Amino acid sequence: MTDDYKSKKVISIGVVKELTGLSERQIRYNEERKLIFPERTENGTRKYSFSDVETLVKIAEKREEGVQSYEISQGMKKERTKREGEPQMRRKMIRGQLNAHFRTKS
Amino acid sequence: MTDDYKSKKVISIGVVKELTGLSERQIRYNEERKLIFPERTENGTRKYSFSDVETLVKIAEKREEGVQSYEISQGMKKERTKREGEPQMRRKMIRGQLNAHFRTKS
DNA sequence: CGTGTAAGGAATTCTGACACG
DNA sequence: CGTGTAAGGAATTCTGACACG
Repeated sequence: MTDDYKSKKVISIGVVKELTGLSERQIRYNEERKLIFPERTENGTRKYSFSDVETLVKIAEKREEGVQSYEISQGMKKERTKREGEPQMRRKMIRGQLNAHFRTKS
Repeated sequence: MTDDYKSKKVISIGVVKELTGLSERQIRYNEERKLIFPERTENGTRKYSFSDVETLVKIAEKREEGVQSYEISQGMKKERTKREGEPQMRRKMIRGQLNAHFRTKS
């Protein structure tokens, strides 16, 4: 009725695994890094929402680009600022920023 | 992306139980009577959609009124014909129709 | 008809840890 | 850092059946 299907936490990790193609280890790791927040059933089983599934896929794409957890969480904070853009260009810019970051940092 | 969150089958029977308040036996029984059609994971575990959950609740309400499985399935077929109406009156009419049905039938 | 239950098995999920790098 | 894995336990889910009515 008044439910938001997209944000309701009802999916088990096994289904999330099928939906995202990620391993359970990878899925749980994102929780460890505070990038995603599944709920728990009374006995401790994790429950995810469709929204969580989408977020997991986006995070996985970022990681493939070499972006680390901290940067990903920072990026998710600004998420609400920018909405559109050129995906291809954006990715290269992120990598560029990271390289610059490492050069000045180390 | 192109997913329909409401009709995607991803919910385990345990969560459906919590969402509907029905017992596993009751939930499975509706499948036995062909009133609901969950999918299965590779190993046989049932997976339901939010839409299925809503249907289950509606079926449960009908049964509380004394409507039997066959009548419920018939009612679901006509579902697409009528959309609105007075719930309270409609229920009484259904019961009335059933009584009439039984009188002429037996 | 609709639902409870005991029965036994198969598969899931969880945590903490060691490993590699 | 991110991920694989073996380890052992706890809880889930499944089917077929007997029961009551």
